[in-house]
Amino acid sequence: MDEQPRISDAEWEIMKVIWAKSPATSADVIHTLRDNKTWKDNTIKTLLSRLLQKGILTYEQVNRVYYYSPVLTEEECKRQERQSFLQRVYGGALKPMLVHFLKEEKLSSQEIDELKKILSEKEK
Amino acid sequence: MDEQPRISDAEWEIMKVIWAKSPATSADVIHTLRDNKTWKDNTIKTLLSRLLQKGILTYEQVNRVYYYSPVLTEEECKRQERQSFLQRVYGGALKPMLVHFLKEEKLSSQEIDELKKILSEKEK
DNA sequence: AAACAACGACTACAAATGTAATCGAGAGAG
DNA sequence: CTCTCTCGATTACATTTGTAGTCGTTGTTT
Repeated sequence: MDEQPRISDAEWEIMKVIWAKSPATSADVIHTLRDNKTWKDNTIKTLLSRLLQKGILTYEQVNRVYYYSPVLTEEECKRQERQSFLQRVYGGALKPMLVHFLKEEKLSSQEIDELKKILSEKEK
Repeated sequence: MDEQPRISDAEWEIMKVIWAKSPATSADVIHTLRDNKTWKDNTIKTLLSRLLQKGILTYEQVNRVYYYSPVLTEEECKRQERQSFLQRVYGGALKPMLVHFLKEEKLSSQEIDELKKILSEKEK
């Protein structure tokens, strides 16, 4: 369980596509992002290479083309990102962070009920 | 309300001290951090300068010495950081992020009750 | 007065990041 | 068989970040 290098902002965009569609080719990623991003194709290819180098992606080659897959699950990477955010901004203090989020953001009644249910589960 | 430049990881450490003790001198920050950090004094001074350049800190000079103060409150900066984290990792989806945090982290019964209370407040 | 200590300014430099262009090798078109 | 297209590899380059050293000035100590 050695340290994964950090996934940068731009790299997260790529990873989201890969998690959704893996195994995916660079062309897949490029097409998927074409609408939301102004990146040049080469930029996306560079990001894919870096993710390979960092060991965050693997690939399987079929006739000249790489099919990229994530090494870790989206959940695992999100977990690491949550930890790092919690530590950096709140010094690891979970409750104050949650209070801020809960107080400041909008939630539907249904969402609120779901969250309350999760809290009740934990309490047991 | 123009964009503040991002506050880097190392800079957050400095900012936490400033928010706690502002106005603070570089010596104040250095002394405060001496126990937790292995940074050389000059490293801290560099970070303070960068925070000034970025407009995240201001200063008032009294006899050769700068007294640094934050431009924005800790709450405001944390808010921005929460938004950026939520956007980057969860594409802005609040509830899934909360569910992850709630399910995965430890909370005391008392904290759980407090959170439930906040949720009930919101529901009204 | 001379030496020194401390401050902010300036300089240094490697690694990471954002953003992309170019290059060599095959795959397909004609 | 030659031309073009595409793919990953390599190269490019400015900015940000982590981490610190040096320099000129001024306040302090001997």
